[in-house]
Amino acid sequence: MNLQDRLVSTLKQNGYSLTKPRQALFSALQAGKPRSMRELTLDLESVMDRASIYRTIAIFERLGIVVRVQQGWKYKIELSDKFSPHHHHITCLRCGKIISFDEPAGIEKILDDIALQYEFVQKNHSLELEGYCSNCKN
Amino acid sequence: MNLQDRLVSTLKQNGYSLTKPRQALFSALQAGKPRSMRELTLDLESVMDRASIYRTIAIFERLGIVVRVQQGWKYKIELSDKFSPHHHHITCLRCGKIISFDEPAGIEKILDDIALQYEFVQKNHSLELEGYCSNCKN
DNA sequence: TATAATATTGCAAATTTGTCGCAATAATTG
DNA sequence: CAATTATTGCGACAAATTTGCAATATTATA
Repeated sequence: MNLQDRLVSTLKQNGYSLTKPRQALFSALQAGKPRSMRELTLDLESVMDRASIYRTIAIFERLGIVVRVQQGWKYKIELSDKFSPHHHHITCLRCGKIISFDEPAGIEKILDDIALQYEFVQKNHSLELEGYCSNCKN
Repeated sequence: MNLQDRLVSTLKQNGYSLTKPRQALFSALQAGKPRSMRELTLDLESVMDRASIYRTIAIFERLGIVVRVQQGWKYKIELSDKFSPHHHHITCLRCGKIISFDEPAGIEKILDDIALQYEFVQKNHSLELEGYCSNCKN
């Protein structure tokens, strides 16, 4: 099942329909990079209202379609693991460059153990690194 | 050196002094749990101005005294590793309960490898789990 | 496919969150 | 203690986010 279909079915299952604005927002996120609210509103202001962007993101987040990732002061929005390959970020504190990397080997077992220890049913996790990239490390 | 002294010396070294408001904010964070801006302003509004809370947090953050952690929708403020034991969180998606846990064994090596791979000088990292706690998992 | 019922959106207004300038107060220096 | 510098409160401002409601689009039903 492709992304589009998965989107539709996720919405449908929860009583929502895929409208043009929702489609537009989803598309805007498909580029893959985390986007700030400001970027999203600028990109989409000709297509949909600011308020609708917020409302749609709230829905998408509740349905697990998108997630917020905190990066320093601001947060950004990106597609969740269900709609893009699971990954994490390493962010440069100086220039802001963001690199995505795959789930490191060995992490899963560690997290499973933690969830078990605290009797949690683990749903998702985030791992964010910060530091200075090769250009900025001096 | 106790926390108090470490706070004073961190401030001093950077040309700041420990004032009553700064003390109050620091104390408010000592409870250990991450606090939202809203919680902090409510707690401290009789003691210090809203603007000063923001200014003080900006300073504390710049000096590495506090960090922001993203938890679901909002971010929260808590003391950094330098002023409280390094730890991570597992948060219940339903009731909001937050449990802190220590750095899991094996993580450090994994992160070092990643930083090395992308030629980053690693400064800090965050690991957040979400799921359903024992009370809410049903 | 037309109609009724429901969901979604845009728009404007309200609220909340975060920032700024500046005069008053507190802390530090000599 | 006086002078200098740092910090705060206050009010105004700006940006971000939320809300109510009427207009529009979508879905369900006949």
